[in-house]
Amino acid sequence: MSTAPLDFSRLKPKGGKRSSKREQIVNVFLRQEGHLSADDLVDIIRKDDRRVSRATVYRTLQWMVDAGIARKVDFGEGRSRFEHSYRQPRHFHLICQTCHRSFEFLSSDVELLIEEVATARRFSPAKSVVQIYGSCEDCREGRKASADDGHSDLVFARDALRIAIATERSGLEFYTRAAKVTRDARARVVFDHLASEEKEHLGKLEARYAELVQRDRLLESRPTFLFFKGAASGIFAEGTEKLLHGNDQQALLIGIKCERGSHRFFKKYGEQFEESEGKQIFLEFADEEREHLDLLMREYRALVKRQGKAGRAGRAASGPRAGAR
Amino acid sequence: MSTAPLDFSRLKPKGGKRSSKREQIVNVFLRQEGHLSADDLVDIIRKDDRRVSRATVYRTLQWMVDAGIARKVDFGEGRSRFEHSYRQPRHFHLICQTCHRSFEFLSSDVELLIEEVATARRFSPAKSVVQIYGSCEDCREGRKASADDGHSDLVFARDALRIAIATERSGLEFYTRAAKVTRDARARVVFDHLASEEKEHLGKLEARYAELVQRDRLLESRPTFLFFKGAASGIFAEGTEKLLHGNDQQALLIGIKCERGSHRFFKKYGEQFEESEGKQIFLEFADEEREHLDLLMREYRALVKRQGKAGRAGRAASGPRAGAR
DNA sequence: CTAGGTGCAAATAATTTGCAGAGGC
DNA sequence: GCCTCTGCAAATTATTTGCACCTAG
Repeated sequence: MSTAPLDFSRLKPKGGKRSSKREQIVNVFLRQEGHLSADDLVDIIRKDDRRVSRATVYRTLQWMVDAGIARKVDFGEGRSRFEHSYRQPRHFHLICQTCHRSFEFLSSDVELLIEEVATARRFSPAKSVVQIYGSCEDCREGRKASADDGHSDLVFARDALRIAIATERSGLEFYTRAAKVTRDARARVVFDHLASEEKEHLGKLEARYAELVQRDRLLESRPTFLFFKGAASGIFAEGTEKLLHGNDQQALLIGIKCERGSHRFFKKYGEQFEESEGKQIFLEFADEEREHLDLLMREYRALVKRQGKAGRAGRAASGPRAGAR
Repeated sequence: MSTAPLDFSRLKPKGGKRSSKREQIVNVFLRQEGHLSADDLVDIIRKDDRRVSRATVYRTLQWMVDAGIARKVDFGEGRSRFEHSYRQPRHFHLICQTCHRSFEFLSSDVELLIEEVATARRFSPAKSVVQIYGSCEDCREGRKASADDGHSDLVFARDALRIAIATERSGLEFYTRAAKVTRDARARVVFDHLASEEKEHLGKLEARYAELVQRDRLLESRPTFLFFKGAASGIFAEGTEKLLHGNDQQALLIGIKCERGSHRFFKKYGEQFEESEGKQIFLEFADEEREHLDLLMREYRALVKRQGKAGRAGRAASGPRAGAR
C-alpha cells in the first residue's frame, strides 16, 4: 500500500478544520497496517509527539470512521479495533486466538449466501460480519509471527485474474460443447462466436497473469484473499446437460445466469476498489461479461420468438430478468 | 421450549455447590428467550429478589458459559449478551439495528464455505461468527415487534424434514435417470435399488411433514431457521451428465459425494441437538444416507475392479476417501 | 469445619464528555 | 472574532475483584 500522504481535504465529514494534530494522527494511522486498537494508536502517536491526548485520538478515530477512512471492527476483546477502509472493500476476518493477529479474506460466495438468507428472512442487510476464530498456522507450529499477510494490491489483482481465468475456462468449455451439440443453427453461430471470444480472452488473461507473477516472485505463494467459485464451478455443466437433452432455451438461460453472475461479481469488486490494477482487471472483465450477457439475452429472445409458443420452458425458469446494470 | 427446570447437578463446571441464588439465576435465564445482556438479567432477577448483587449475576453468567449452558455473544454494542447453548447448536445472527432484536439462523452452506476458506488459509477454526446487521421487516414497515421468532423445536424439525425431502427428491431423480441411461448392468441394479429406496423414504418423509404441519397451523409460515442446499441443489445434475457421457464411474463418484454430504449434514446437526423431534429425524436420515453411501462405495470399488485398469478417471477425481463415520 | 458462594464497595478498562484555552480562517 | 480543535480531568459504562460474611456438605 502506498505510504504517500493523501489528500483528505475532501474527506471531512461535515466541515472540520485542517489541523496539524488530526492530520498527524490520520497519517500515522494510514501508515500502519493491521487492526489497531485506540490504545495502540495512542502509543504510536506518542512516540512522535508526547503531548497528544487520548481523547483526541478517540475523536479523530470517530472522525475517520465518519469520513470513510477507517472502519471499526470488534473482535470480542472488549475494545474496538480500527482498520483502513479507504480504497479497501469490506472484507471478512480470520482471527488467531493465540497471537491475536487477524487476517483478511473476501468471499463472494459467502456474501451471496448471506443475501439469500436475508431475503428469505425479509431482512434488509446493511453490513455483515464474518469472523473465523481459531489458531493460525504459525501458532500451531510454534513459529513466531512470520511474514506479513502480504495483502497488497498485487494479491488482489492476482486473485482477480485467477477467478477471471477460471471463469473463462469454464465458459470456453461450455460454449465449445454447446456449439457442438446444439441442433439450432443460429444458436450454434452464437455459441461459436462466444467460444472464440472466450478463447481469445483466456489467452490475454493468462499472459497478464504471467506478467503479474513476474513482478513478484513470491506472489503465487501468498495466501488467497479473494474467494469466488461462481460461474467457474460447474454451473455451466448444468447448461451442457440441458443442451444434451435438446433444450437450447434452458441452456441459454444457464449461460445467461453464469455470465450475469460473473458480471455482477467483477462489477461489484471493481467498484469497491480504487486506482489499483485489480480494479482495472475487474472492470474490464465486467464489461466483457456484460457483452456476452447481452448477446445471450438477444439470442434467447430470438430463440423464444422463433420457437413461437414454446414458452413453457421459459415460464418454468421465470425467464431472464432485466440486466444488472 | 420447555419451561420445566432441568437437572443441572451434572453441569457444574468444576465442582461448585448447589446454591439457591445460582439456581435461581440459572432458572430465570433459561426461562427467558432472546439475547440478554447482563443488565437485562439483573433487572429481571431483581423483580423476584431485590437483594441480588450485580457481581453474582456476572459470576453466574460466567459459570453458565463454562458449564455450557450459556454462550456469550457480542453484537458490537459495547457489552456482551448471552444466549442459551444447552440443547442448541451454534448458529448465526440477523441483528436489527433499529429495534435491536436479533434473530437466529443456521446455514450449513455458509459453514462449508467457511471451512474451505480456513483450509485454504491453513487456519484451524474453533468457532465462527456470522452476523447480518440491517433492519427487520417489522421495523421497515413501521410495525411494532410482532410475533416471536417462533424458533422452536418444531421449526427445527420442519426444516430438517424439508431438507431431507428435497434431498430425497433430488436423489430419486438422479437414480431413476441413472438406472435408465447407464450401460453397465450391475450398476443399473444398484441405481434401481436406490431409486426405489428413495421413493419409499420420500413417501414416509412427506407423511411425516404433513403430520408435523398438522400439529401447528402456523408452522409453515414461520421463517426458515436452517439453510442447506447441499445435495438437493443440482449437484446430482453433474452426475447425470457424466452418465450421459457413459462415465458410470464418475457418476458414481458424484452420487457418493452427494450422499456423503447429506450424511455429514444430518449427522452433524443430529448430534448437536438433544432429545428433540428434529434430532430424531436428522439421525434417522443420517443413517439412511450412510447406507446409501456404503452401497455406492462398494459398487464403485466393484466397478473399478471390473473395468480393470480403467482407473484413470478415478485418479483424476482422487477417488472416494474413507467413510465419514 | 471449610470450600465455595454472595454482597458490597472499590478497582479496572475502555471510552466519552465538560470546559477552558489554543489555533486556523 | 468566531468556530472548531485540543488537552486535561472528571464522568460514564461494563465488568471484575478484594474482602468480610454466609451456607451447604
